[in-house]
Amino acid sequence: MSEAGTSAGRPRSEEAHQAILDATLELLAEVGFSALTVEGVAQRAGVGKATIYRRWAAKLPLVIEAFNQLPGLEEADTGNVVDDLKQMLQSYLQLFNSTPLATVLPSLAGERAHNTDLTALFDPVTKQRRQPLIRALERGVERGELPKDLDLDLAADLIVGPIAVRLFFTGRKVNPRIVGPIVDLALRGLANPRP
Amino acid sequence: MSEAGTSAGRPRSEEAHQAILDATLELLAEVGFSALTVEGVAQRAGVGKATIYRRWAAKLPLVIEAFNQLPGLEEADTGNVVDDLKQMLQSYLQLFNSTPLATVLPSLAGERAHNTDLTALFDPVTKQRRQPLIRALERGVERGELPKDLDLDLAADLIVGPIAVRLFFTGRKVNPRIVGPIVDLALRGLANPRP
DNA sequence: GGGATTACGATACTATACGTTCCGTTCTTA
DNA sequence: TAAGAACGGAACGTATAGTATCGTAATCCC
Repeated sequence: MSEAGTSAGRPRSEEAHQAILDATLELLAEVGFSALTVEGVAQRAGVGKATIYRRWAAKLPLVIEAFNQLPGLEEADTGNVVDDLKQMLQSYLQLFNSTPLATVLPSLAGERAHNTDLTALFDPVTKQRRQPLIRALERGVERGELPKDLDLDLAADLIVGPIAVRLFFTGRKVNPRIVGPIVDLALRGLANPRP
Repeated sequence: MSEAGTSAGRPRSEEAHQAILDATLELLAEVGFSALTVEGVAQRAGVGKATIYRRWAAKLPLVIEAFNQLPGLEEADTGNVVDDLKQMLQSYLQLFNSTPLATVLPSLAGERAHNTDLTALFDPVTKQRRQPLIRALERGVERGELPKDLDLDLAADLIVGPIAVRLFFTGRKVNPRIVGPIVDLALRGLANPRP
């Protein structure tokens, strides 16, 4: 295991490294996690299989690193909960429509159900991705836009859920147009402590 | 292709047929769609591979028939939208907690993203499963509990989404306790035309 | 009841595809 | 220029899907 700096000899190609990660993401989107093969990645990346095994011991750590290359949710802080949420969910959907995320995520989520190794990877990642949303809701509570006893996780699920369901069950692209109504509907329920 | 009735000779064993379907569901829950092998099903069911291939040409139609054996959502009609929805979602969760559905569904949904054959199967099934929910909402509209211009699909997603997200990403059994708050929150938003 | 017919479980077989390792070559450093 | 490490490609062993075949068991029809 020679890290850079110690060594004489030919250094590892950063170009190959990136090509492998890119190919992994592409194939992950095309065929899914379980049908992803190291051989396929090598061919797509134009490298030998040994070049992959020299860097990653197995498929899972490779997929982990590739998945973490996908951009995260950009936090919005406009001073208004509704605008924050709408803006963040718009970015969210643009992300899904412009990256392999829309196909990669369902595949990983589906695999998560029976692959405990993948579960260990995946759960922290999904929790991480919710954080900007949670923080926006917290700011709303602080500003008095939302009740103090709001269940933040439930609120986040109420907002993310409808979009996730459409992504998972009804094809690929989700129209960003639906973000407005979803946030309005959800917030109308969340903001009023009792009817 | 001899259907029953035409033939002399030993009839196909209905016991083996059912054992194959049961084994398919079990393995589907344990290892997922893509890792499901006909050989594995044969071993689990205690039948020869030929017995399976004699009935199903490939893995997909077998999975289809097995999946369709899982029970559907029981419709509730109490005369009140909120109660209808709460009752139906309770059944929904009990179904998930007592059948392999909680692991089978994410696996199929994940596979759906890159398997067009499975997509063709899966989309009508999911649409079908929403129908009782949609009808309950329609009754609510008719009774004046919900606005006439309600987007039924959006409303259904708003209610199912939060539960689905928890099932897909947290894996553990979902506490039926959350149904009440979810329906209350969602309906509070849906029922009031404008804040 | 007996013969014909079909399904049964089990096993052998072929082709394919995968993970992993090995090899001759290329690149970089000292 | 020599040494060392990574490179792409190819070779090797393993596993699995799918098919064919075996002897046996069950059912129908005469």
